Amino acid sequence: MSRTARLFKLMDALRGHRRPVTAARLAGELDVSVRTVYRDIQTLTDLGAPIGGEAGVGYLLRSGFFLPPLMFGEDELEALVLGARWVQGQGDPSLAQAAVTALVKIGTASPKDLRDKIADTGLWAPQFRSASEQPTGLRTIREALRREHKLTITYVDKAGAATERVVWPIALAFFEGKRLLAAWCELRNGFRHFRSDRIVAISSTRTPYPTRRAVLAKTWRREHNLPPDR
Amino acid sequence: MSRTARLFKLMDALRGHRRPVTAARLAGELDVSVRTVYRDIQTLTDLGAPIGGEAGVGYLLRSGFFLPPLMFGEDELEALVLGARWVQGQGDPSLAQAAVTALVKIGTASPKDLRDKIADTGLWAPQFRSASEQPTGLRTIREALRREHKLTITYVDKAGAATERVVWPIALAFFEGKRLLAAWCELRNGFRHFRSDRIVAISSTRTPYPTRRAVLAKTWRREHNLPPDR
DNA sequence: AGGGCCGCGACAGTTTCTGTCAGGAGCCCT
DNA sequence: AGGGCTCCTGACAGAAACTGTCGCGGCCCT
Repeated sequence: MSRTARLFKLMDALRGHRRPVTAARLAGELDVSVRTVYRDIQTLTDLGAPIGGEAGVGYLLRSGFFLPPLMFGEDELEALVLGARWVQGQGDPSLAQAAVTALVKIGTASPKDLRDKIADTGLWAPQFRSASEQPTGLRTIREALRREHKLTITYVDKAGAATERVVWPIALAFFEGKRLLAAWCELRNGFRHFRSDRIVAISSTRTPYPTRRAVLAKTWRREHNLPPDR
Repeated sequence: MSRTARLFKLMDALRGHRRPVTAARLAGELDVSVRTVYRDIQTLTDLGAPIGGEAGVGYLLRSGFFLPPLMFGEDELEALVLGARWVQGQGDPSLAQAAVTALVKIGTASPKDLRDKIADTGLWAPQFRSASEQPTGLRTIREALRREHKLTITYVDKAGAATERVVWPIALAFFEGKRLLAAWCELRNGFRHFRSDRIVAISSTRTPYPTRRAVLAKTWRREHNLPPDR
């Protein structure tokens, strides 16, 4: 049996059991060594499968690996399609691609095949791609936001003076064509906003900042008299 | 990228196209050689995937899902959330509401850690609600688009002259703050574009127009040298 | 008839996979 | 506290697979 087929079988085996299964048992079912089972489980978790393993107990597949059937109304579908199309024009290639695949998944996860409906929605959000933009940094920012990592940026202010700073990203706002990064600035020791087109260099330090982003965002919002949430 | 991950990606790629896709194109998307695509397709069909291939045409994933799509990735979630938030600021109350409920549905279908991520995405699309806008007509337009119904509008052109027309809506484009309705105009007997802020009155006739919107859109696109389709 | 494309076989270089052995650490029960 | 069970990881060598590059045949559409 090929490795690929075995991985599918392994998922089925995990899905079949309601109580934790030991690797040894799975090894028996799949007719491979225990070590291989560990490696296969590793492969599946890398793929995103929420497999929980507890020492002394066994493995358990939690829900959430596959997309369950989703049922959207027409309005909701239109909202998602329009939103995704707008995202596609926002200049972050990986985010744009993600918008496409997300729509595809939504289309096929429904009981009825909604792909035609999605393609036929008459709603569009055309982009004015300013060619000068170099949106490569966007991905770095998004990832740093997710992971709560610090960023090193070289920033040119209104006057044209360049500074290098380490900042803690809090939020990224998409205005018309422009983007604004809200962050805690280590250089100024305070909250600052950075226009993305003035960030001339960016790299992630890959080190987390000491405060949770949610907490940071809260004080940031209070300082700027922004609505508490959403 | 591992072979297994590529197989999932290949399934997504196949799902993403409604017309047959050539192996060469898939090879480009997956960044592997064409031969490998053939082999991967072979693997998937062996696993039971309903993939149809015709020489001279391309591959097509027949309906009947043999594998549900994988759960949304972080990128996809961010794209959906950001898109939905932008939609919320576009001034169509029912569409905005739909964006919210769609996100909620996605959230309840996701495992808990993803649900947290939805609320905590640091991406925002603030709206500049121009107070003068009266977006009530949006809903009428969207519904007419869906049902392929005719619309009766009173339109004030640049010069200030008002005309009442019956139009066949084709597409609705969301620009920055403004919206543009593309439609077949019975008054002018040709394709016309209407700025939504110049539409002073609107109502649906609730009668369908005689041509399918897809066909209408096709000629409209050709007349305006727009890209043929996604 | 010709171009575009699926399908497959062969081959060599590379990568990955697999079982075995060894050891560390966490969970559960007594 | 201790013992048993189990998850996890590393190393290693042989085996298996995967991959890209050729070439060829046949089908479909224009």
